[in-house]
Amino acid sequence: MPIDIDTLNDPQREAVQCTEGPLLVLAGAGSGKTRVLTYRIANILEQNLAAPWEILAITFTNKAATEMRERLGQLVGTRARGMWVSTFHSMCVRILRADAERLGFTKNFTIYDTDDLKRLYKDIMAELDVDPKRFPVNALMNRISQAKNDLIVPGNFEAHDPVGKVAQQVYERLQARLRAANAFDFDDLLLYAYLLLKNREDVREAYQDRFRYLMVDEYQDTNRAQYAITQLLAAKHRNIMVVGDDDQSIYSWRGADLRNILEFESDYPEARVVKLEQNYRSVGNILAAANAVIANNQHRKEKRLFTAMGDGEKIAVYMATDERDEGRWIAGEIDRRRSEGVSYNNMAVFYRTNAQSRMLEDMLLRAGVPYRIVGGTRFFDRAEIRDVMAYLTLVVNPADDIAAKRVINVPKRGIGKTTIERIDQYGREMGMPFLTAAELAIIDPEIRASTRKSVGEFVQVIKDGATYGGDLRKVVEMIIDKAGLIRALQDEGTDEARGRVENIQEFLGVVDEFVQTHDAEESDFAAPTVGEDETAEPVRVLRGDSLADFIEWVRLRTDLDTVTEDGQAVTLMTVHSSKGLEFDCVWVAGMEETLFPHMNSVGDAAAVEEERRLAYVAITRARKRLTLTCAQQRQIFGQTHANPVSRFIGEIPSELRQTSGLGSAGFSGTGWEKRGSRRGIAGSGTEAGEGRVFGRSSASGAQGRSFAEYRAATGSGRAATNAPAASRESGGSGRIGAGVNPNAGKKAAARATFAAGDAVDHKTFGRGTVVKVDGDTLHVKFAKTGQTKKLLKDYAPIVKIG
DNA sequence: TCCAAGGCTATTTTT
DNA sequence: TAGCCTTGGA
Repeated sequence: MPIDIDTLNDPQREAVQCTEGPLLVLAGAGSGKTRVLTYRIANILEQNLAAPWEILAITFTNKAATEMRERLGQLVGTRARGMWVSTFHSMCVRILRADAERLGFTKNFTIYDTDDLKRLYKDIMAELDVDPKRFPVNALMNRISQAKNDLIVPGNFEAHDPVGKVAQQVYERLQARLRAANAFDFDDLLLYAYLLLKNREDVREAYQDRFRYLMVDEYQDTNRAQYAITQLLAAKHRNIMVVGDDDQSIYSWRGADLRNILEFESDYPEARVVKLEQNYRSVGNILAAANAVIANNQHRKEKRLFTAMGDGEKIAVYMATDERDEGRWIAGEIDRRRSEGVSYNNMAVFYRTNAQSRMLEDMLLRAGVPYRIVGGTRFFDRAEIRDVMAYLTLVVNPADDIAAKRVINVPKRGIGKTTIERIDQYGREMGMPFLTAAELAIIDPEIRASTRKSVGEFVQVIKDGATYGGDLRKVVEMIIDKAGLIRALQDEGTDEARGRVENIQEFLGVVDEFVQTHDAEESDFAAPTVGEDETAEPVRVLRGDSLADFIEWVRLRTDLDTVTEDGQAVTLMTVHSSKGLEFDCVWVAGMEETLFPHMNSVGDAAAVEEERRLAYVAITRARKRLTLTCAQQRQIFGQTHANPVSRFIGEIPSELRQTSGLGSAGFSGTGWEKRGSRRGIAGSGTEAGEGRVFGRSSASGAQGRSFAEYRAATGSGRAATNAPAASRESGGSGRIGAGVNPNAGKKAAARATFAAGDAVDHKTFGRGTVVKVDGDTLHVKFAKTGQTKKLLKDYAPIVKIG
């Protein structure tokens, strides 16, 4: 089917037809960028400019890759076969699998996810006698991850601060341990792929020759390593097209460097630049709100989205009394939209932090609204699934010590800490994998005979596993059976254990899914790839009959990829996960200072800009109706906080907003939720929520009074509808919630002015010293932890002492 | 070796 | 709040 270029607008067409040379496409939200990408590839194929396997398209998520593959399939049919459409990470795995030996790894290497990695870190820290109190694992992990993303190898890692110095040691040891375990962490995949391409000329040239056309989606999210890899791959043909939107860059904390996109034109002076500014997704008001908010950022490429659609409804702002009210109200609104004919699948609730999902979930459950949650604890992160994965991984890669130590006593075999430590130490001394050391421990007279027997059984499970062949599902079932995982759970007989068994069974379903979506013979269709000569081996594709491939597939999967369309349900997810998606109706909960923008970002201009981009992403997900909610009071980690309305609400022109809640007409607060049944089951949409009353009763009692105070505090008679604007008037950091803070007494103390050097006492963190005052933000160094924290002067539970 | 209880502490985002 | 780790007892 020939592609119909006439259905594109001018800039879209320009991008599709510009096939030669570097091309930067600045694609605003909802401007049809995936369409442009797929059409462009189709166009290249149609004009016979390249064979499918000479095209490389890189995305960030598997979901995006799958989607692109599907859309390409629709456009060009089987010609999409053999094309590399993958994420950075899976592309790197492919590259590494082909030449792992040259880096001192074997083809069967495993990929450590964050959890595995953390275990390894803790191991190493214990070994090096690093105090986890003074040097938190997370801090070290972040530091080293950053170094990897910046392509800094241990030998080049320099640091002079205390954490950095420790990180230096840990980094060195970490890489040695990973190598010994024949494992890469996520960052290593990029780092080593880069090193391979950089240092091995033949490898580099092979890929450079091969990929005539290179396309990178979400270019604003590339980090240094990804950038460097792209540069290397594109160096020869220079047919590189990058698509991105600097306004949607939300991953700087993961090393994404906005400069990559901002400086594309200086990297490639001959680059063509195309801006896609027509939005096909959202109605006018939503777009206007998005434009208004993002305009507050200093560091961005100027662009302005426009739409041919009508204005649509105003942005709704609901001010809840607390997070319970917020969730309940959203549930009611969802109900209302549903009765107006919007399907649950077209509705989504976003939040800044995962912790917020609990209350929302609870309220939806009670209201009988079916929902699905994206993120949070992934299916694959469940303990029992990780156990199964560890067994499977060990079968493929017996050198994986973390996996071995994880399951040597799962299910319980009576192998305790002492034995494990002994084996571990022996293995370390002899420079052999843990599993090998375990095998030798069978004859160690210092270990109890019964324990030795157990160790022997464990080793045998792995050894046997390696001999199984044939149907992948059978193989997996056999290994689980030999390991005795299900049996042990069944013996427990508890509900929880039954749930775990079900999860393992579901996992078998995942195996089936993999087998079905990955043809065992697919490689026959694949195109030639790099190699020493022209008669190269076929492209390595995941084979449905390979355990190793299955493991790799699982490791690089995220929850996002598991979002299924079956069944009707409202989607709950973090704003981060929402990128790339769109819904008719969107609710963004928790629009308060310290939550969104997040506390840790306030006081750092660049970080606030990123939060604002995050807000921009959230806003632009909505097609027809956008609702922002905030709570006057909220429990965060067991403590009640009263935070001002988010500055981002204030940045939306008031004429685009329609505020309700907190005493304005339509506010409801019956407390029904306390009586509601909790029996409703996610996805069932039945039961629960009898006697709900939404939008009926008037505000009363404490809530009503709160609002009066609220008005008084803002000093505005128009507070009900215009209140958020006040946050702007009061200098951005907003002070709206101030008057209603239940800790008013404490507030008075907090109102004191602070100067550097002041001693303070914090409710949670204890004594500390103000090191810096930055507007409303205090930088306080706490004696107990030695850490410096950023606190909002007027809201943090601190008092000046001394 | 295992388990339960209690204390402690850190609270963002995730390919 | 919850998840982690330590501790103590069986």
